[in-house]
Amino acid sequence: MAEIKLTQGQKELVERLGVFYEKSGMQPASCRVMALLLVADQTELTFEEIQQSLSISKSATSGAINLLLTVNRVEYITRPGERKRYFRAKIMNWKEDMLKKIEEMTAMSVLLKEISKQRPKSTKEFNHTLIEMVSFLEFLQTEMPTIFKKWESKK
Amino acid sequence: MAEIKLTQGQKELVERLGVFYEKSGMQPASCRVMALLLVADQTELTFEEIQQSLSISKSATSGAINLLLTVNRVEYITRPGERKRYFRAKIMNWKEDMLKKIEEMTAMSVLLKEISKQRPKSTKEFNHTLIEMVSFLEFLQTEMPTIFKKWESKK
DNA sequence: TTTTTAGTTCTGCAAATACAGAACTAAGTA
DNA sequence: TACTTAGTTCTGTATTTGCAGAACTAAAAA
Repeated sequence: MAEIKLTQGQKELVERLGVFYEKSGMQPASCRVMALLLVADQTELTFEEIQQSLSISKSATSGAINLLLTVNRVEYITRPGERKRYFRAKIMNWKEDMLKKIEEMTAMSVLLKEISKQRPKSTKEFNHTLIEMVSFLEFLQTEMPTIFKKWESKK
Repeated sequence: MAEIKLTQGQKELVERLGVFYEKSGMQPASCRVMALLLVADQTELTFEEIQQSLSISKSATSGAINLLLTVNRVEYITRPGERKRYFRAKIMNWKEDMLKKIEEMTAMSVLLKEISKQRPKSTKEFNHTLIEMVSFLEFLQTEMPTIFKKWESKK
């Protein structure tokens, strides 16, 4: 039987980080799983370990994990001769994740551009502000590699 | 009677931008209002104009607007001798908004730091990645003014 | 003083969400 | 062959949300 023991402090961290993740709109159970995978001493947990340490049902566990798998926040490995999967947070590729987030913001800038195109010329300042936002978002995206480089060199 | 006429194209833009905003977890009606205030020819709309052009109830309109006011995405002005308020998107301060978003991300980095502190030393790579994320988020926050400056100079 | 305007607030309901529990499945084990 | 393991899938239900509709309020207008 699986037995992951969390200290009181760890349990609190799971809840706090879980609540933080919830703000992004993800379902509570997935948020808890994500948090657990960062907080637990072991970085690779089985289905059962996740289920029992969060005290949630199998269906909730299954749903939560699969959601995280499809949005690419979690991955799993297997071990030779074992059928069960070991789930872990996909944090190694946090840089790509961040780039993707920036790209999502730039997706909005496409919409903003469309909007500014169809606006009447009379609302000059407003239109200008829109265009500035678009410009900055596009700049930010192209600038990200440089920002990463600068950070690396400063470490 | 208020009469804001939206073209078909504008209506579609309101929906598309509205859906985009919904991804952030905000309630649909607020997202439509936000989108409308960017798309409509007039940049300042009254309660009634918002209500009728989105075809939503007064209570939904009230709730949506007040939410946007409290999260500082919308503001209103009044005109001498008029009681009604004219609502408009608060886009002039998009820079501060962006800084605030970065700060929210850094709020997470506080949690991540706590987590990395309580982790066992044995999961070395994992811990290191966590610390790197924290480090980058903090760097990004301090770097934002520089990034803005670079963008301005490039325009 | 009644009426209009510009909203707010209070039910109540319909739809969506999130999860538990139980039945099920597919692969490996005894 | 039956049994265990590691999940998945299918109800059902409790909770949350999102909004309509109606009643209400406070200021101004008639």
